[in-house]
Amino acid sequence: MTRKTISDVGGRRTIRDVAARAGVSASTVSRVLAGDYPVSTSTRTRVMRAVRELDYVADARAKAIAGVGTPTLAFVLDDITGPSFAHMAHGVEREATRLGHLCLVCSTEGNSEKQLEFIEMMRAQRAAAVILVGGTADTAEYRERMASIADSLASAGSRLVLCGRPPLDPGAPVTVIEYDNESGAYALCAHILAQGHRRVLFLGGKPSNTTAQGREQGYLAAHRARGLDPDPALRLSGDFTRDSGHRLMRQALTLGLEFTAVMASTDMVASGALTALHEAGLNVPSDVSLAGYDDIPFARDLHPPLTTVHVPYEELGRLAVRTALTRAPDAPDEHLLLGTHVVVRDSVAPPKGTCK
Amino acid sequence: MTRKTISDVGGRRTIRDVAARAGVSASTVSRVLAGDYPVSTSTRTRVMRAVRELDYVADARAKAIAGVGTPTLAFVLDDITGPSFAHMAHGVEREATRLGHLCLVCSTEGNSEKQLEFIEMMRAQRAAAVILVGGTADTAEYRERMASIADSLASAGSRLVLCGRPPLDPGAPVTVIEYDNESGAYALCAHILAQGHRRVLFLGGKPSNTTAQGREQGYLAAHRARGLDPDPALRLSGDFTRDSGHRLMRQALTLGLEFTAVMASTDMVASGALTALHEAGLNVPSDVSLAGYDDIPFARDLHPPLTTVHVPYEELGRLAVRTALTRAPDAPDEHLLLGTHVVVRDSVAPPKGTCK
DNA sequence: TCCGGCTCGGGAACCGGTTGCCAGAAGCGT
DNA sequence: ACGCTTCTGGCAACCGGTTCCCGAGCCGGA
Repeated sequence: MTRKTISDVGGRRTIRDVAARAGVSASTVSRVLAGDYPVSTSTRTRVMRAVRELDYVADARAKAIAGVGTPTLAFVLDDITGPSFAHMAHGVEREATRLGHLCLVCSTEGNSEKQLEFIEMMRAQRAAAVILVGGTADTAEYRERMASIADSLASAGSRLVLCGRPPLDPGAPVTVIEYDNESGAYALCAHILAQGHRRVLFLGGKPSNTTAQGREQGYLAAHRARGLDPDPALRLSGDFTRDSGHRLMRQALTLGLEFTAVMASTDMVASGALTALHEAGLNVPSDVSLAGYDDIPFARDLHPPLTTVHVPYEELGRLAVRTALTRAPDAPDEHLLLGTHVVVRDSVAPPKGTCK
Repeated sequence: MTRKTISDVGGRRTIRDVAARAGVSASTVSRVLAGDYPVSTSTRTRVMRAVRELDYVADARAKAIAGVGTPTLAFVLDDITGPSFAHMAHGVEREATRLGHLCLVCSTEGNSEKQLEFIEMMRAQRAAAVILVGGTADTAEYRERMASIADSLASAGSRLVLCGRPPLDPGAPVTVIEYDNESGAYALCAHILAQGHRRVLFLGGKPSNTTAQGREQGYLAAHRARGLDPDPALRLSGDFTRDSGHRLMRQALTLGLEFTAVMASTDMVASGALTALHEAGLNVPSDVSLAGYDDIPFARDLHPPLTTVHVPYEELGRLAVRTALTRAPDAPDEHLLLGTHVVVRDSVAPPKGTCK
């Protein structure tokens, strides 16, 4: 008897079905469900019973178009698989649901055409905010298209949020929440140099990627601040994956590059590099020092525990959402730059001699 | 002149605004945009120009309720931050967009009440499928509620998918895609025992979690298959995080537990355990062998590279989506059990002596 | 007894789209 | 010049809700 009868099953229920069953009008059902508006107890009871019997749930899309209902927020990133992205995603999702929003997620797989498509879809979904996550190629065309997208979104009452990505030209209605890649890399590299290293291999990301660029700039600036002129041959580029770090490191070793320390643009990259180093019989940090960037949870389980830069990714995501959703309509555009800090573990030590 | 004029900006545009500007009716605009239906070139041009000038995008929700437009798929998990979840999420997202679906994601933070709420919301969203990811506490009440949810979803034309979680009682309209935790753990533990280990410490997850249970069963079964009766004191439980592994391992060491190998229920757990082992001055694998489960990318960068069980997480997610979305309305319920395999690296070796 | 106010519920317009049906205009053949 | 088909586009109904507005019934007070 607990099982529904056949006649109850199948087909979506509309509010009119419920109304018919309860012997009232659709408006009454709507009002009972909404809870505002006075409705007599007997009517309410009948309606609720019909709702239960028909297992009715109001169509969220219909409510949305009528102006009620849960707002949505969209989240566009390259690849949820990267630990730092995952943490941002987590922050975004938490804060979004805390503020009563639903969360749409789209992976672009690094394809910027796809990114634009997604943004357009999100605009069609009337998302309260569209959050773009992670570094990007910062071309003139990119800025222009983004600015135009920001305008479109703004005029539809939505908001473009750039998270971990540099601001557009001033005037574009955009919320920007970044962390300071250059400062972090600067501090980390300064730490390495302070240990006495003079030839530091830099394992970069895609040269066009703003995050990779920022970190490389920090690396360069730290050198210059000490009056050093880093050897361009020591700057390799790949991407932010573990495999890239592994490959680049092997390549550097095969090439016979001379260096006493390695600064990876990402903990993932550092992780791959570490293995390549081990495979070559090199010890870290006694033979070569190694540093990463991001401070993912795993960093402290590497051997040796990785010296890296802590980035508050989850906080970043949270903040992006909060800032975008709680802002006054005509408030000035925000641009928050979150600080990072070096976390010193055991993978960087003074140089023993020259590598290889 | 490239900038929009003030009068163009502000407020959402409706199809009627476009129609008015193009001097046609709304239906014509709709038809031009849809692309089917014959429309004269001049009309089409005027409409398209109005669309461009007003920067119009049709409201996806309105389309949805009219029966056209992008379907949605929902994805409910505990925490996107775990690497295995992230990979499933990736697979789900990829396949969903490949099949032209949008992807809603919700984190439950392990709260099963929240999970039910989310499912209800997704039903309201008329999601084409609701995918529940990851292990769960498998109580009678859980089964009952899930079965009822599955019925609700099914009768609304949607579908409940259980991904990496055991099936419900037969008859419930559910798609289940799991991997075989018990077999994987069995094979891994058999490998460890074959090396000669007799006292294997098991670092488990939440005792109520089905994934944790499956892996523990495999551990036990492998012992029994060799006629061994594993010491219950060697089975510790925590959760699937790195910190849990670290804590449990320290605890085992402080307690003076005797074991020559450690089998962690997760690579994350193994990772934390490894560090605890290192901190205690123990070498892996010469002093203690260690194995994980999941084969996350990092596993091979640990020192030593971790012997573990490979689980095709991304494939799992992909398959879940494909199976749910492409199934015939009255096809039998699917239950796919994906295989896993042990990947042997360097963290398991024959025992040297007794630990501690 | 009559009137005013309050409680309750229904009809209809609206949200922003799609689409079946139909009518006017053009193009064509005879 | 007339009738027929074909092309084109508008009207209106519909998707599934919400909510404004109004009227019916009931109550109490003068």
